[in-house]
Amino acid sequence: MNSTPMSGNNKKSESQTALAVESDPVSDEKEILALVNQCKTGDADALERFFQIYGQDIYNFPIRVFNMTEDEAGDFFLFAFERLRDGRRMKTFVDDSKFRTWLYTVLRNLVIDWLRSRRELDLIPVERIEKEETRPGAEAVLTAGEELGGLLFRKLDQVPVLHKVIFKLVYLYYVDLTAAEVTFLEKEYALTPEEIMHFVLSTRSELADREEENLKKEDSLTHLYLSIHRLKEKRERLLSDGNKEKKDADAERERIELALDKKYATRNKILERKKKGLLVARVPYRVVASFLKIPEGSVSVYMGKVASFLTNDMELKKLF
DNA sequence: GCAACTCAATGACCTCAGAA
DNA sequence: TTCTGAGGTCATTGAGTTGC
Repeated sequence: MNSTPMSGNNKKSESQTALAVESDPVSDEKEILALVNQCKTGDADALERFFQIYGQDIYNFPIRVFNMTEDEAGDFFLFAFERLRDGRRMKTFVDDSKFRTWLYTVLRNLVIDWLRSRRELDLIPVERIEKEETRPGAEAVLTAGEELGGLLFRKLDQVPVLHKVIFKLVYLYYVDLTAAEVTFLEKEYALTPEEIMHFVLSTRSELADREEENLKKEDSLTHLYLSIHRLKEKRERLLSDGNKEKKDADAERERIELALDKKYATRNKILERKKKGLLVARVPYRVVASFLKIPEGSVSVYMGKVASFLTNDMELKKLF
């Protein structure tokens, strides 16, 4: 598999910046930085202090943002503790954003890792595995991802070479063709190595924009989770605030409920697209068909055959 | 309007029994 | 043993349909 040209996960996104919320329990930002730097070295006292300060946040995060139960949050806390306790992960924190911004990004990834480890979430598509490498907190995903990726490629070797090549052409943005597959294209489709190389490079370049859009969508998902979280907090504060005029409070609550509905609707729309695999930069069948000078229907049928082979495979089924 | 899927028609290939 | 043809299976195609 090739490294994806996009490195959106390395960039500090707007949504990550937006993750920062109100005030830190440790008011002095310099004090936090000093503590984090100590944690990076594995200092036991510093790590203990870190968990004293942020333990409650780590526990509350999945409850507030992912609507988990207290029991689940307790299990998640242990999972997160295991992964944060040696301080190594903090080395990924760069001092150009608020620490809490970074922490919430890591926690979000850890929640996903944890859910995945419980098989409550779909495993990441194989094409995402490479990208996860650059995201803070992806180590746990990689273990499962590498296993799935390796197995998937071994299974692909069991399908006819034509089907495998078509499959790879459709997912060209994320995978490379082997020398044998290029030779196959040269022989069977009368293509020159130059033509194949040009197709691969130009197609990837065109797909880069789409992939960036996809990454933005994923970023906005994180943003939405946090916006929902803030609105819920605001609503709670409103409920506990008895000083306000009842009329004002009702209007404010109504406004928050409306905003929440809108956020949920947008979030669900993105999740739905993600579930359908629409947030993946695929090469249109039409483009693959035109490149090989075969009908579009054939590409669809080949892809269907590979998909049915893979979904019926017992070993792959076990991983899902 | 585009992308992907479905389905019926057709073609290509494989197997096997029977004849020479 | 080799050739031939019938029958079955799988692959391919293009038109039409569906969903976004």
